[in-house]
Amino acid sequence: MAGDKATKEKLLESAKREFLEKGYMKASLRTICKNAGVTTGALYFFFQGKGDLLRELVEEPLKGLTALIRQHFAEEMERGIGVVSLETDRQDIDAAKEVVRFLYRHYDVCLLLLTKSQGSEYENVVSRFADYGEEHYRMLTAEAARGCGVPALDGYLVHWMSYMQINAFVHLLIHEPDVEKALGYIEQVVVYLVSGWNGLLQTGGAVQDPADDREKRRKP
Amino acid sequence: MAGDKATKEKLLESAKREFLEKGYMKASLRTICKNAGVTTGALYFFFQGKGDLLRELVEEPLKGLTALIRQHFAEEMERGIGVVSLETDRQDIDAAKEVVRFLYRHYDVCLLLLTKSQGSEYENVVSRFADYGEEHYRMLTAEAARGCGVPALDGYLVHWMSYMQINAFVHLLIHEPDVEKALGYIEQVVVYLVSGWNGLLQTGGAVQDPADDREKRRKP
Amino acid sequence: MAGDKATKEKLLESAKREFLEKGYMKASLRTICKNAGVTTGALYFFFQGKGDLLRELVEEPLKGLTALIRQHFAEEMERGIGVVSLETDRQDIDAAKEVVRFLYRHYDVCLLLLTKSQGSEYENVVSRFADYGEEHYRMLTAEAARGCGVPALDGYLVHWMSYMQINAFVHLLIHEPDVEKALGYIEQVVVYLVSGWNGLLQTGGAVQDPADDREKRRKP
Amino acid sequence: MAGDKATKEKLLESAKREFLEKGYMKASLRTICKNAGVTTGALYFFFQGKGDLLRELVEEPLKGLTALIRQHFAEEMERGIGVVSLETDRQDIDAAKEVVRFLYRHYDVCLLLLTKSQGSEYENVVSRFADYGEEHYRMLTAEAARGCGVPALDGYLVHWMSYMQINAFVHLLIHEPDVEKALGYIEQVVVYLVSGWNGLLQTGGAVQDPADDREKRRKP
DNA sequence: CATGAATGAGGTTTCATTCAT
DNA sequence: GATGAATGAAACCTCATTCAT
Repeated sequence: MAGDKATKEKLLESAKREFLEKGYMKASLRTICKNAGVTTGALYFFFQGKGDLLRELVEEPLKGLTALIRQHFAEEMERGIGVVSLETDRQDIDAAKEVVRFLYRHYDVCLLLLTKSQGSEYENVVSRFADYGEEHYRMLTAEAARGCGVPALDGYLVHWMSYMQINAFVHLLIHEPDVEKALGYIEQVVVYLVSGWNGLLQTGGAVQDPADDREKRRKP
Repeated sequence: MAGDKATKEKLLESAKREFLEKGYMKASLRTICKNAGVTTGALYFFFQGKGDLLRELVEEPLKGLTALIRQHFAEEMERGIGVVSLETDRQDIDAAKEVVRFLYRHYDVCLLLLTKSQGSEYENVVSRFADYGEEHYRMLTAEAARGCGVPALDGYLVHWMSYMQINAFVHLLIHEPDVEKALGYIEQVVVYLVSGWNGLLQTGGAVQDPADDREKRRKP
Repeated sequence: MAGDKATKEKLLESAKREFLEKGYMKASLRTICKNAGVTTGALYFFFQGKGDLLRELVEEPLKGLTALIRQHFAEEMERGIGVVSLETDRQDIDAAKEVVRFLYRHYDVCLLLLTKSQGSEYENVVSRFADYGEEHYRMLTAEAARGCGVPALDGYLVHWMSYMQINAFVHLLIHEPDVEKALGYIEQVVVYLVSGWNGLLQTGGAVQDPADDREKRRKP
Repeated sequence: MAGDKATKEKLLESAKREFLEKGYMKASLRTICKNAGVTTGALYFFFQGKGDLLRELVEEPLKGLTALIRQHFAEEMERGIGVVSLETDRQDIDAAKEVVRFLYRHYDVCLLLLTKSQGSEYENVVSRFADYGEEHYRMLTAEAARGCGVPALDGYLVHWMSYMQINAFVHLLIHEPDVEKALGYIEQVVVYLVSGWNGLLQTGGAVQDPADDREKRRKP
């Protein structure tokens, strides 16, 4: 009657707005229904409850994103480590851009998932992503350590770097609404992250001793 | 009688526990009062409400932390940029360590402030810190750009880097309860961040063109 | 297609299960429909509502049971009172057994009707049955009083005894799922009830005075 | 403010009325509060919820009643079985009367507990009482069987008799609001129950064979 | 200082029922 | 015959807050 073919869609839309605006916890089902022009009962016809509402909004993009992320980590493993050319830099950047494009294709939902899901079953999504990275990077550093004689990085640092990477995407999503700009920034972010990683590996994670590095550098 | 002069202190203690356990939003004043062995009325004698309770818990350390952070940013400004020696690296690390020590000296409260304050007036504290950094670094890069001919970094990147730095502390606080270990890690974190920064500045934030950088590098 | 002519039957079956499991009040039409593999609308095509659903399930057996009970009470009236032989005992027992057989022939529905109908129009069925008994027994005791000089029993006691009789069947149905065993028990139950009745009549409902009853008896 | 010293009492009173009128399940907390002239929050200040409200109403009388019942069963055990005189009859009757007095001293609450508690944690109270009886009577019949050569009664019958006894009280409470009358009736009820019990024991629970019992008896 | 009572608005959820298709 | 969407009222409950004492 009211709005033709929509209701469920209207509810999802309204929920998305409310979740984004107030965050999962403070979001009110009453308000969601009111803004959708529908009664509470209707919501419960289509969804099991608040959690389910978020789930339907987020589950599919989440699956896509997870797959994308794991796949790229896996590819990195295959490319292996060791001597790295500009070629590989490009590959890293392209991988990152693919993730960015995915995030912006599902802009609202990803923002919601990554920044407004506190209190829901998804509140640890970012950490979970970081954990995926940790798995891979742990293997990578171990191998690097064996192959090149550099000491393996501490587990904490590996976890932190993974977390930084994921957070880079989250930060982008929050602060830069424009995809094209985001794609531009991500290139430099990757440069930063790669430089940081290399910096760490060169020193074996230890602060450099004067003899190693006498040349001048700029600093932050 | 049993606690004598305690009441307010007991409330603060109980509130800290509850906030840390459930987060600001899900924390219940009832529970806080019950665990403090006191009634709701008492709470409202000492505090204006939920927000005020958090405020009294957090305000002082927050001021200290803010001062510390701004001061260090300011010092960096004074040291200026340009040619950087190992000496300056050490200064950066020491500054970071001072922050770490402060954070762990007020472990609970800082954890609360930085990770459990969603829904309160402090929910954007981390962003605010990042903004302080942004201010400073923006000036820094501008100067660097003028002095050295490198193009100035985009504002977004500057903000992101500030954010990464703050987040490094937050991550540490969450995942490493032991100060000594934390102090060890922060050194390497600084190395990483400095390397990243340098990497970015060298390329002017643009992805390197093949001729510039032919030598082999390790990569993540 | 899968069930063809079934739908209504499936609904009745599903409703029976749900009512038995949760009781009339707590039973959910949603659940009933879901378990019947049918939508709410379908239910309302065949039935007027929750009450009607129970009615269709229960009405016919209820009529049968009512008829059976009234008939037996009537027969007792015809047999009259007064001197009673073993023969009459047998008749009582056979009557009771017939009721038991009926109850177990419609086991589920009778259980439902007699023990799970709270909140429906049938919640007083047991009382109503007891009332039938009361009618008859009132006449019976009145006659006995006139004929034998014993004082008539108080109306309350008559009602209570009727109620006990009905309840004996209900108790059986609840606690003994096997007809054969039930038929065995009912014999003894009748013995008990007849003994009780005789005991009451002998004393005129008054507690016996010592002279009347000096012999030793076992007691509960 | 509204009504001086009462609120909790008013809530309990209002709840009692509502529970008695509609039964536990259909009773509405809203209505209870409205009739008490109080808001929902007030109810939850004094009680944990619907269940707790009933509990506070019922728990104490329940304890008293349980104690009374168990004590009387225990006394019966001590008096033992075997030859029983009128004396013991009187004891039985007095015990029953004590129970009746207790029930009527807490008339409303007992009625509520015994007949309107479906859906609450007390819905099986009557069965639980019957179980107490069963325990005792099982021992009693076993002893009687050993001592007097009569076959022990089937467990089912014992349970049923216990249940009948309890139900006798419940029936009284429902149908006879006047204590004095109730006390009068209970005497006859005991006579009935004792007669029934004796009748059963004499025949060993089997239907009598003609030779055993030729004398005339009245019958129901 | 502190209590304990009370408010009132809001939360999520469930239900029997209706009706256009 | 049957579907699936939608209603609307009511359910229980929790919360931060207030205030007379």
